[in-house]
Amino acid sequence: MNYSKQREAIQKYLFSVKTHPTAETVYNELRKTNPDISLGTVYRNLDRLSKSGDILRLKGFGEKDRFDGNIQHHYHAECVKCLSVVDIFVDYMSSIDNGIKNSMGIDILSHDLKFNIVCPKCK
Amino acid sequence: MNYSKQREAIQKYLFSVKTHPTAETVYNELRKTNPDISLGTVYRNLDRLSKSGDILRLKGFGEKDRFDGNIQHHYHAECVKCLSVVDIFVDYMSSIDNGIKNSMGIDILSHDLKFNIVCPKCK
DNA sequence: ATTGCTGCAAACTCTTTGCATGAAG
DNA sequence: CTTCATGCAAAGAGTTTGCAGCAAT
Repeated sequence: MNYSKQREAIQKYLFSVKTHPTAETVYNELRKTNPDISLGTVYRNLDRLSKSGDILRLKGFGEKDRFDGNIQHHYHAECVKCLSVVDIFVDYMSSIDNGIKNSMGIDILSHDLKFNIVCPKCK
Repeated sequence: MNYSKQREAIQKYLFSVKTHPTAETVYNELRKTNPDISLGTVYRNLDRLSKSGDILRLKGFGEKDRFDGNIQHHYHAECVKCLSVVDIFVDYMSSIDNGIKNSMGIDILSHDLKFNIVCPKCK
C-alpha cells in the first residue's frame, strides 16, 4: 500500500472530527483543501481504510454508510429527529452475549448495538 | 387501503416462512403461484405493510433489506458465514437502555441489537 | 522501470416512482 | 364512477469499478 496524499488527508480528517460523516461529506470537506480529489478516490480509500482496520464503517444509520476515525470500542446512538450520530462511550457489554448463550444455548461471536435517542440539540 | 390479491399473497407468504427474505426472494417465490406479479408491486406492498406495522423491515443485514412477518418482539442474529438471519426469541432487554441512562445520563428511546453467530448449518 | 493510485465517467445494485390500465368499492 | 393498486419501465440514490495517465518507490 503506497503512500498517497489523498488517503492521508481522508484519515486525518476523520480523526479530527467527532461527527460520523458520510462519504459525500468527506468528499465535500476535503475538496476545500484538496480541490482535485474525486469522489471515487474517497470511496476507494474509505473502503481500504475500513478493511485495514484504520477506520470504522458504520452501517444501518440512515441509508448512507458513515465513517468513524475512532477505532476504540464504543457504541453509537442515532437521533430520531435530526438523524445525527453520537458516540456512547461504554465498554463492550459481553454480558449481553453471555445472557443469550445461557438462555438459548447459542454461541454469540459479537453484537452490534445502536441506540435511538433525541439528541441534546433537538431537545 | 383497498384489498389486493397481491398484498394478501405477500403477507401470507411472509407469515408462513421463518426465513427473512429480501424483496427479490419474495418476488421470486410469489411468481410461482402468481406469475404476473411485478417487482414494483412487491416493493410497494412491503413498504406499505412495514409502515402500517403489519410486517418488519430489517436493515443492516447485508446490503439488502429483509422482511419479517413475525411482529412479536425478538432479536436477530446473522450467520457470519452464510449471511442467513435467524430469530433470537428473547424479550426486549430494557436493562441495557437503563444502564446507559444511569452511566451516561442520556435517555434512550430504544435500541437495535443484532448478534453475529455461526449458524447450526455452518458449524 | 514498475507498481499502485488517481480522476473521470460509466456501470452496478437496490429501491422508488410516473404513468396508463385494470380492479375494488 | 371514482379511487386505489397494478405492471411496466425508467429514474434515483449510493457505491463500485475500468481505464488511461500520473505519482511513488
